[in-house]
Amino acid sequence: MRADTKAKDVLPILQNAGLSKTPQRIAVLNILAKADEPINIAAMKQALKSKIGIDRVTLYRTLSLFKKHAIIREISSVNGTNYFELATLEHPVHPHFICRNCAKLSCLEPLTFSQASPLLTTDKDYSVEHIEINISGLCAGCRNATKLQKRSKNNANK
Amino acid sequence: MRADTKAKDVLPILQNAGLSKTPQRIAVLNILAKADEPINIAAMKQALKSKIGIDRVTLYRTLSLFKKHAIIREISSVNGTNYFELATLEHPVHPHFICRNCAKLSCLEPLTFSQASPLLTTDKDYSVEHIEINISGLCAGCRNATKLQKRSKNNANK
DNA sequence: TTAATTATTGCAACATAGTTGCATTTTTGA
DNA sequence: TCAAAAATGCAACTATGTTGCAATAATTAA
Repeated sequence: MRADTKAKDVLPILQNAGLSKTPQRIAVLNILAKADEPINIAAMKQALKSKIGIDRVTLYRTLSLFKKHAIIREISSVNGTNYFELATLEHPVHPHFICRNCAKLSCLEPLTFSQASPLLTTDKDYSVEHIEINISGLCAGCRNATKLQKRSKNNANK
Repeated sequence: MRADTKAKDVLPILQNAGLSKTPQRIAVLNILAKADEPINIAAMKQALKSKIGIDRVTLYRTLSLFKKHAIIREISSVNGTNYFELATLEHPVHPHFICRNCAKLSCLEPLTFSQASPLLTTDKDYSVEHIEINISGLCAGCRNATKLQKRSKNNANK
């Protein structure tokens, strides 16, 4: 239900950006709108497969177009696969957590800086356009799995 | 001068980590020690070319080994090419600025949070191991170049 | 110092990610 | 509805990163 409600709202996004409304773009936007967390290209391809036939190239071009129009944000990760999320007013820039074990990416609460950071002010050396905060470590699931593994290994050595 | 001084100190790094001291590893460490800013693999290859013959594969394996032993840190960037920097006590974790035009990456001053952020404390959902802050926009050089371009374009249209 | 063991390197081949040019198809707006 | 403009899909290509394995180099213990 929630997904469908979200899905209805993607046409105005293209409208407002002055982009033509092709089935491929609508499908990509729907996937992003339904996703609860940022998703990578592999996951997007998988999700699209059941909905519409779309070429790899078109997907890349679509994402790069959306990014240019600030419709989506790209989140970088050290493992090379980048993630994408819808950039809406209700979903402002926020930090992300990425698990080094399962590579799952989750959104964290937006940070409010207690005082204007010198990094955030435009100084003579840099004009700041975007700030990305990526926190990595182990998610709850993987931390528990690791614990269990260690325990059973210790038992085996007895 | 400064570069050579730095270069002398790389052997203990391998020593302390219990890694064998091969010419390839020493060369890679020297490049990283001499670099004033984090460098990407392409730049590293270029710098190594005049020093030593090293296979692509060895370079990748060396970097991944160094990372595992916390000798270096990897900085992710949206354009896909990641950057590397030496992880020493004198060079603690800090934010980076990356120019969207020339892709040059520079180190910023370490951040001191005015109050313990809830993100930094280990909670039940995530165990935090590393925090990466990447700020992007235009560096001074590219901002000025863009201004000049616009100006000359305006003049051409008159 | 030497010889055996262990670890590392380089090569070839492969896998994945992303890009470009161009012909075909679709969307748009009159 | 139709012409012009834009987007898609295909093929081919480049860049990036990985794996298995034989050859080589570093380490360790005699």
